[in-house]
Amino acid sequence: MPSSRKAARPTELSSFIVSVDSVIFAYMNQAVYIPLIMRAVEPFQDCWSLPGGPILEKETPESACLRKLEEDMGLKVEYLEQLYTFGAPDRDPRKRAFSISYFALIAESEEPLSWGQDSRTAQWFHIDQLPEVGWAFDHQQIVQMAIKRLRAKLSYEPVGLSLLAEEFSLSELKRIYDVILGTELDRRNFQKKLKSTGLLIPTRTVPSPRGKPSQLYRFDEARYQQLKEEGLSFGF
Amino acid sequence: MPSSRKAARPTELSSFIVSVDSVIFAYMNQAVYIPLIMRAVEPFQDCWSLPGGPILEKETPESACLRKLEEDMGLKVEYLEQLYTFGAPDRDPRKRAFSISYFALIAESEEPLSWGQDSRTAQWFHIDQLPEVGWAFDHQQIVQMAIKRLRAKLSYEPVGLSLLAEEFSLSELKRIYDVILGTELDRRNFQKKLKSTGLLIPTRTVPSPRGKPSQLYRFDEARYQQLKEEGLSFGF
DNA sequence: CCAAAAGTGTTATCGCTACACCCATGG
DNA sequence: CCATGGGTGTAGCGATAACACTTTTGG
Repeated sequence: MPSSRKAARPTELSSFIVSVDSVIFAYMNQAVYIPLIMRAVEPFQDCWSLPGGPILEKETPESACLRKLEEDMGLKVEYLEQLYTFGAPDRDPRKRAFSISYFALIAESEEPLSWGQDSRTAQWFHIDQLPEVGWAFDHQQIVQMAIKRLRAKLSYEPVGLSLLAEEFSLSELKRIYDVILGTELDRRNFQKKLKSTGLLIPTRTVPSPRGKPSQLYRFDEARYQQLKEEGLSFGF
Repeated sequence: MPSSRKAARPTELSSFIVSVDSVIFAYMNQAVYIPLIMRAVEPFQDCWSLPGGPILEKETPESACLRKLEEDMGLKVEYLEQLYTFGAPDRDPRKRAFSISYFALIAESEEPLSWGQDSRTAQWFHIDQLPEVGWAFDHQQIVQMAIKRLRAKLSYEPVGLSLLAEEFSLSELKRIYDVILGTELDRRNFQKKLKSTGLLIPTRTVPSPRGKPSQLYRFDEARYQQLKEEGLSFGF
């Protein structure tokens, strides 16, 4: 057995800061927005940053994420998944720091999204009109990755639904797709395809602004999970 | 401007251990294997664990990963991507520790894969015959996630190629798919589909064990990257 | 009664699947 | 000469894309 090359200092390991940062997508006024916060302190004072913060001693990264969003912004998250972990040695000028970044979707709701903060320090940005300069840390990169993930995910998982209220019309859903993918999908083919999945449950009809009333649907989440287990795929 | 709720202790943040762990896939003897290491010390002494270790002060997670694989196992990695970051509060009984896990593929080669270690402490496992008990930390979960990722990725990205040598025959490539997906793809359709991508460059022919000689190909990596930028998709 | 939005139907085309067949080589 | 592995061609089917048409409401 070879002599151990590094039996020395078995417990003396470097410790680093670990935080979570979230890219939160919300659908408002027929467009998709994400919130950014202007930092009040150095480093990167007056630069745009993602909502987030350090992980506490006894919580998982997910719960840290949910806690932060609840505490700071009063947001109820509809969908959350880990995006990527950033850990370049120089990403934080003070000390080595890792950021576990998250991808979050919140459902459309009646009341406008509040902040609990000064509007000068926090702002919703249209995803096609993000700041080009003045970002804190590597947060611009994180946001770009999240947008890419959103676009990719839309094609094979029903994440668009998480951006809408529980009841939604197929026109609204199509609008989500068009806005995010930059496409102009065919209205009829879209309806047929979605209906053929058998995962939409009709609920009620509501009058539309002008014209024929809309059929609203609810997503059959339970059945979707069940079919997913069986390895079936969908063309969402 | 509201009074700051937590201006106190701005620098006093919890620090944690951050490591990398790699799930390495290799194709040998018509099957896919991953290496596991039996831990020699507590905690989880004599349990199977993934190759990995702490990140050093001045390196990125990627380079930590590559360094570890080079140092400990002398492996040259063909493909590397971040898999997931695990950080449950109790995953390491000693101290809060995060693991940034990586998904790695190494190319088939002539010489058998060496270890530089005792064979009792390290072993290649067939991915369908992994240990069911005796895992260290949450490494079983990490491996399961990696296998799932490998299966998924095979369908939409040419990762299978990274498991083969630079020159390969389409039969070999099909075998990779069959072994990983558990399928028995149609030989002829497979060939047509792959050729239709226009990303395979014929190089030379070699005699096959019995029968007609095989055509070998090289993957046009440059062109693939180029087409990917343009947003084209492939049915790999 | 007309414009606008919602819903349904029909046809052409593309890609995938499931086949049958031919070629080259070693024993 | 025949078994084995490698390479190519073709018909059927299903999903998608590109279309036109009807229905229901508000002004």
